[in-house]
Amino acid sequence: MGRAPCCEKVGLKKGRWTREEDEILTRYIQAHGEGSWRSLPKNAGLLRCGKSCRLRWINYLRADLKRGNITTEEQQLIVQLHSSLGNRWSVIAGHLPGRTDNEIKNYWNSHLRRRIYSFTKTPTVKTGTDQPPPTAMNAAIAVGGSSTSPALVNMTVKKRKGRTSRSCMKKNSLVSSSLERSNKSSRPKRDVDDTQRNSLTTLTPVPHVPFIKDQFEGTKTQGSCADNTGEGIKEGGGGEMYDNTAKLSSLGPYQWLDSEMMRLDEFLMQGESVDLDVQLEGLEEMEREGEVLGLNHGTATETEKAAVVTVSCGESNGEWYNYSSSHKNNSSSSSGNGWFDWDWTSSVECCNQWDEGEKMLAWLWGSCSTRNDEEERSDNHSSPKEDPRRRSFTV
DNA sequence: AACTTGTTCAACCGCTTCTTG
DNA sequence: CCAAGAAGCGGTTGAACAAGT
Repeated sequence: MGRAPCCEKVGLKKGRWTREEDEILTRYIQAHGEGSWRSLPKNAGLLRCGKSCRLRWINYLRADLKRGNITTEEQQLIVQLHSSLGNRWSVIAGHLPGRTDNEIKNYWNSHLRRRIYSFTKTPTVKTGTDQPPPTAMNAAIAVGGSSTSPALVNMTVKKRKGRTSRSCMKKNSLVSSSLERSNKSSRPKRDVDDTQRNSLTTLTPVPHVPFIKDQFEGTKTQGSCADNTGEGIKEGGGGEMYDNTAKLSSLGPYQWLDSEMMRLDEFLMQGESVDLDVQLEGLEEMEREGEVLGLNHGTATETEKAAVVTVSCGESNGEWYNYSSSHKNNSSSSSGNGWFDWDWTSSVECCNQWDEGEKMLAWLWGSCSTRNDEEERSDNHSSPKEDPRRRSFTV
């Protein structure tokens, strides 16, 4: 038997909220505070479902919501976080003050997903023989992230024929858009900013920051979590010590997430068994010491800490595995977690830098490895079934 | 001017997770 | 520990609208 509906649905209003409803809800919450959504409509005198009230408040009426377009910085952050976290919109929203999960989700679906997809699919992508094919990581570059690849700079994504994307249009303020909806005849036409329009179809040059992959060139030592104290690593795969303080210190907090993933990936590619419990302990210790995401970038928020622990070390629910496997599994989206929707087959077909698509796939499987020369790509030429990571992370 | 097509995003729905008794 | 209810989350929908024909 299914669950009872969250509230009595008979007679409840659905659809767009009116200005009057907004005012009633706002007044009520200002007087009584958030929460008790189930009883709120009745108490406030609204013919709405509690869930609807909650959504309206959280996504639209809250005073701390940021109005206006998503900035370039926010855009980059969204892509970067999405590459690490997948479709965890609420977690991603937690990193963007004033933005809601719904807003970010919509923005991703209507702006970024297609754009990044175009980036991976476009046959105009010309990379050198030593340039990696598109990955979730470097796809972030497509929206202005960092790259060592000059080939990516100024590369254009083909603009579809037809009308201008409405994404370029200025977003009305929350209240005014409500008013306009209730008074359509007075709705002003939204003008299009040419600069913004261009920015959607052209990859703009970005400051040179070493691609994250390069940060760990040559660091094949065993170990666990990064040590920011200069004392080295004392635990992990083989217990061997090394100090990567300088490298980590040069990274931003979100890059750090990726770099840690890569290093774990690297161990696994070498056939090392990584004990997730040990990794987790290491990170927790770092957290206690204020080192996690502290790295000259201020104090980590609770959300950030949670993201590090979840993404980097994983838990018994296989989150870590999902991350590393996202490069190869998500075209089928079997996990339902909504990882990047790459079409690997097409990507292989359109990529002309390697003779065999299989090699490319092998590279993708090991895309986080620090070994990037042709010889070592050949080492990764194993079929997916032979990927050593699977031995450690069978979910 | 009317119609068609493509895009956006607020809101809904159903499922999962959390909280409470 | 368990069950029920509340809250939260992510996928999906469809109205509204802009731009092309």
